[in-house]
Amino acid sequence: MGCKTVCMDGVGPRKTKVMVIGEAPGATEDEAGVPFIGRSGKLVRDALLNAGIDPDTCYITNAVNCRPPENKTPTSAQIRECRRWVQERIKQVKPKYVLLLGNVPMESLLGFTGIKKARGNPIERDGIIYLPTYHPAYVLRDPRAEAPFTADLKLFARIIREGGMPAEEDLNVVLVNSPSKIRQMLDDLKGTVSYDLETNDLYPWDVPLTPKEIASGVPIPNKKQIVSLQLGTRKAQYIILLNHPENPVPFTEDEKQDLITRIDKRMRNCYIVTHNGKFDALWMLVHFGVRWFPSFDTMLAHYILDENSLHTLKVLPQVFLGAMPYDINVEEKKGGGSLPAFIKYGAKDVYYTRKLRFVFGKMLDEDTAVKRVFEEILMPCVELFVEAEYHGVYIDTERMDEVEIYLQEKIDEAEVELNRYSSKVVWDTSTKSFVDRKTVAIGDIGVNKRSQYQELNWGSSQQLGAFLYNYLKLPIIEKTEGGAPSTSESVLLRTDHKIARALLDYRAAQKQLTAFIDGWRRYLVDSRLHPSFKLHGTVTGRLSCENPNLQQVPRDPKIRTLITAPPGWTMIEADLSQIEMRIAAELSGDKALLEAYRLGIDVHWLTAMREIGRAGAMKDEVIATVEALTQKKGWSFGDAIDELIRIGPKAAEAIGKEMGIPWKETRKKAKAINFGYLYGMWWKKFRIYARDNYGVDITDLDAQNSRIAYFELYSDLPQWHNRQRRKARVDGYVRSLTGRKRRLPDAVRNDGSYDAQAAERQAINSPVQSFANDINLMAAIQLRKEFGPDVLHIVGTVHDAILFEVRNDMIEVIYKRILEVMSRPELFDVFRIRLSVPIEAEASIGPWGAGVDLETWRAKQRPAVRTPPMRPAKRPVGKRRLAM
DNA sequence: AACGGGAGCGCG
DNA sequence: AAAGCGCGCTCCCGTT
Repeated sequence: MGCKTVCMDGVGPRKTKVMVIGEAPGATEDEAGVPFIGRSGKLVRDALLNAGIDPDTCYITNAVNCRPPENKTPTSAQIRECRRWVQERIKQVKPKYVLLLGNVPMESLLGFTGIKKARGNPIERDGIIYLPTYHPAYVLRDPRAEAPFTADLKLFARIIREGGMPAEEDLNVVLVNSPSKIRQMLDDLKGTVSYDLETNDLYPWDVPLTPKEIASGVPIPNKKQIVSLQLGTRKAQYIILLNHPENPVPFTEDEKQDLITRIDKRMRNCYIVTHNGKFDALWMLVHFGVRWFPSFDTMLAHYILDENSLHTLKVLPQVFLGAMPYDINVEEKKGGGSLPAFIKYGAKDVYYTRKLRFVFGKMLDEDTAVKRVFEEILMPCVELFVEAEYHGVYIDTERMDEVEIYLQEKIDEAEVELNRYSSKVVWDTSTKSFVDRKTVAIGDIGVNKRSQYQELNWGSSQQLGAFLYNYLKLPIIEKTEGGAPSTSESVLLRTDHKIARALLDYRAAQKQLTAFIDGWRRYLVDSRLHPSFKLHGTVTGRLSCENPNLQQVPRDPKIRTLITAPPGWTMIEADLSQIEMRIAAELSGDKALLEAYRLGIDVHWLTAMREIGRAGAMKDEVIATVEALTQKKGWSFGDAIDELIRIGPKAAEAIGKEMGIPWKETRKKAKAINFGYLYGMWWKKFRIYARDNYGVDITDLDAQNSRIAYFELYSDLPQWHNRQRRKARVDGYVRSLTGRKRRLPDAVRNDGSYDAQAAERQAINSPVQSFANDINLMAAIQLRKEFGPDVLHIVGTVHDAILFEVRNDMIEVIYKRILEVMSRPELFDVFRIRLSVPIEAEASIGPWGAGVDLETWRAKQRPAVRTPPMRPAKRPVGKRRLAM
């Protein structure tokens, strides 16, 4: 077979209880003639040790014992050839427990494949217990396989410890289908109660079909339903089949509502435990109007204890409780399978959720700072975001329709222009190239998706790349990570051909239409979107948002102002001003930054002016602006720069607008420099950034000097960077000011690898980003508490900003309070946070992205009050005129 | 037919 | 040799 070692032997005691069987020798093993010594082998040994199994007591071998050609996965024939040998070894070693690593040993010894389904499920044959799990090489390739892999080894260890197949859990499943069972359940609802829902969709609202969908004949979706409710107590797991199609004795709607009301009364006195309870609480609120908020959520607990790994209930019971896998498929969860399997699954979910609460509770007790974040921020946010999602965000649907038409026209225009360039050719899908249209019969072009010849699809980067660089023969400017010629915006901006402009227009309009207008429609219910916020969505503590993502709405007012408030209410957006820079100032103790903030100087502006001063750029503009603002002549460049720093960006931008000087752009550019250098950007990237965003071609030397100058200006930053890097290397984690941990195992390697360096940069960024987010969340929690839903709704957060819907008569009061709370939330006291840098917030009133500050807003209100109607008003007296 | 990765691009 | 961080959505395309 072309390998060095033929029929490689296993290693370990020739008679032992435990055997581990891998796939086949790799190159390393083949060379040395010993199995399990490469990266995969090491992973297995470490994993065994971690699970409490000494690898030296195991007999370790492979299912195929010669290295297959080119290190390929062994074929069935090769497996068959070696099977006799492996079985021989099993007879000699006489193991009681055999761990099978991947498909190959599973096929060899159990006779079937499909490791994804089979893993974690022990099988007993001829008195031997086989446990299949992933092959370590797969775990090395795909980090998502790590959790199930360690879970399987934990189960393997449990089987060895207990001396046989794992005992069934002490479940006590009660199907609640009679008055006596209901009474039994209600009596038992006390103390710690877990609950969980199975639903037939993730979005709890029925969404009407759009006209487009109706026209295209899509099937009418199922009505959104809660399939079942499960409750877990110390004694039992109660299953309530609210809408399971196989339920032989269904409840009437009245009975359901009545039952939920009775449970609700009991739940008020319980300690409620959930796994991702934000989901279940939202559904209960939408479908039954009850507020079943958790006191303890196991998903969020695991998230705060280990932000890096998966938090799904699929693996946590296996990892922390040595459970066997018990997941069923999605269709079964929606009620499309057998009832007994469904009931068992539902029971285990609440059983294990309740058990995990105690495990994670203990783990949280070991780190009071982390526990405080969990209790004071994460858990309160569950309620806050259930309400935010329930309420939703209001959309100006009339204008949305207009914008849709406008964008479609834009796309059509761009396509007409683009097609002018490509009219002579068609795309040949077999050769991935363009051929002369005349050589192809018209009837052969794009008949269906499978046709060999297709019209050029401008949305395909593969086709576009071939068109630009093979057909038009334009020079390749950059390649993508995957090696294909790039057609990105950055490249197109540097492409010297008229087609580039049309492509950019096409892409921009296409993106806005598909991602935002079309993308929103399927979530639109009574003019509102109900995005889902993930409290566990990022490794830093920020939230993520999806379905749709409110946090990526373009700043383009065309799109952003579609998000607004309904009549009688007004949108207020409030954000923490330059918050990350302020936190960096605080954490680094940088004297220049702290002094700037103490004096109320805008740091992005400061950086901009210093950079201009250093490079000697924009001399005329600087002096002209200062002359105009001070009404004095004869400024030197240096003095003018200092004066401009003192004056600040607001005044400069205003007068710049009149004089045609882009001070606003200048500040924006500096903002990117600040963030870039602050978080470890290198001068090379700065050069690229300057080119792509501002069309400025600076030299390498200039780029290097700008970086040097930056750290001369903020000269305490490098020491802070080094502190963070060292902490990550030594401790394996860094913390934010609220106590959140960012675990960085890659930094511990300290081997200068790309991953290690990336981890060190994360050690700098994480505490900053994380604390900024926590301030924002603290303020949101407090403002929700201070103002009830009769006057204020939080509709979402965007990292350092909060979006509110405020009742019109409360705008002034709430606006002022928002700014106070955001600049110092009361939770600072609980966390004993005292900052030396001032925190400031800004807010704007009106549709998102087009709001104004309070003063401007007031000025707009006056005419409405001062000018009484000529005729007596028909409107009821006392009702104020609507704003906006 | 469903899934997953890559490319590209929207945001803070 | 490599050196901002953190996300989600749409599309295409290859894979199962």
